[in-house]
Amino acid sequence: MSHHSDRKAETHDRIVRQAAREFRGKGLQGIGIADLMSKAGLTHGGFYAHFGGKDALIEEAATCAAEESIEHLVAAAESAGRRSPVEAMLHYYLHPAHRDNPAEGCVLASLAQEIARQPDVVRKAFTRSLKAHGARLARYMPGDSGEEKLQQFMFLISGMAGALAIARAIAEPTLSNAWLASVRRQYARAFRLMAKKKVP
Amino acid sequence: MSHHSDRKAETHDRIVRQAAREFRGKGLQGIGIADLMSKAGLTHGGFYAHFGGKDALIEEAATCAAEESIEHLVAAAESAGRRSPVEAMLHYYLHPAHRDNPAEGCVLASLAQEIARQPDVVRKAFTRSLKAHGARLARYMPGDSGEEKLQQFMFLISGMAGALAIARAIAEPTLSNAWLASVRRQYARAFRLMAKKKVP
DNA sequence: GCCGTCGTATGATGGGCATCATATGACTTC
DNA sequence: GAAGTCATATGATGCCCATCATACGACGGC
Repeated sequence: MSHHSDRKAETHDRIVRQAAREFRGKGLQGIGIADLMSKAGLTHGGFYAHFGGKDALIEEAATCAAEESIEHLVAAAESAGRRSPVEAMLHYYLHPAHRDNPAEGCVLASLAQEIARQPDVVRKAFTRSLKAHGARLARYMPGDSGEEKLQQFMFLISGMAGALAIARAIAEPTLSNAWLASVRRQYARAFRLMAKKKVP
Repeated sequence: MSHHSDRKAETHDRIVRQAAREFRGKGLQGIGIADLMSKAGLTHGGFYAHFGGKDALIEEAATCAAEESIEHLVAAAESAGRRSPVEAMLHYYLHPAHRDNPAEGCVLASLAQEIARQPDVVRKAFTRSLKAHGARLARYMPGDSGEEKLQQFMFLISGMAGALAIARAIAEPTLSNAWLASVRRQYARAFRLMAKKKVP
């Protein structure tokens, strides 16, 4: 019994992890159950032994993808060196390498718009992740109060996610790179000003 | 002959306009040719007399949607009153009314992520629109040089689009509203600081 | 070492979608 | 007012996908 459960749980996890990759790379509607299962080394039939349907998988995959996304940002902030944590996050996030690898990148930049059109279960799961991880990342913001830090986090993540999504849609590499660099530069400037001139 | 052409052109336009709405509301993959045509008061068969395929429609619809999006922003900036144009844009864009009406809202906030996964024709058309309209909106930014204004525009539109997409994905109305309000507040503050302290 | 249980595979079903060939019907032209 | 042309409609085809019923096969308990 114990071996059986372990095996199932491992497979379940492998499917979710793979789905978190594929969905970010190709969109929620861009990949089907059969392809997903085969990418996980299985066939399509066993899927419904693990999940009630595609929605249920999306729910789990979104949560998993959100966790991965946050880990990258935390890692960047923690290894900031002499840069500020915010600048380190900007450097990681608004980088061509991140733009060119959506499958392993931030879920907000690749799936937020599609998640907005999903059933409530999915959006609820997304909301939970966002709240949990937001609190964790707000700690690196320069604001005085917790409330201000949280607002600054929303401000920062919104712009980074938006800029990355737009940079991915732009067909000219030069302009796409310039977009990333410009937004990064303006955010760095804004946060420098905010840190200096504390709330009036 | 002339009447025929007029009729066809009008119908073509009606389809594109309707598509621009539906795509923003339901996603590029969220609505099919048949539904689209029936929403335009036609049946599915005649579609291929107007467009080479769905991609061709997406290309035209994206351009059309981008134009509509820009008009709203320009209108907001022009009727700013005693607010700054940037604050007026923030007020229009990061508003629950805009969040709750994606079909008539900004294309960046509803389709950028899906456009990023489209064939090159679509992304090229998107890029053209973005360049043209960006130049037009940059005029309202507070920067000293044209280059700085353009950077500030990228900074602003990225964050507004990202915030709106995230707010739409959040399942809790309270948090969603707070997200919009927070980002708006932080942008307003950032632009105030930027306008005061000109480039160092 | 046999049996039952549980995880996975095979195969089938039904629906939705893009696409296209052909029919219809109106408007223009002579 | 007849004939032809052009826009749209009807209907069909084939593909892909989510879902599910059933079959297989391995591993643990006895």
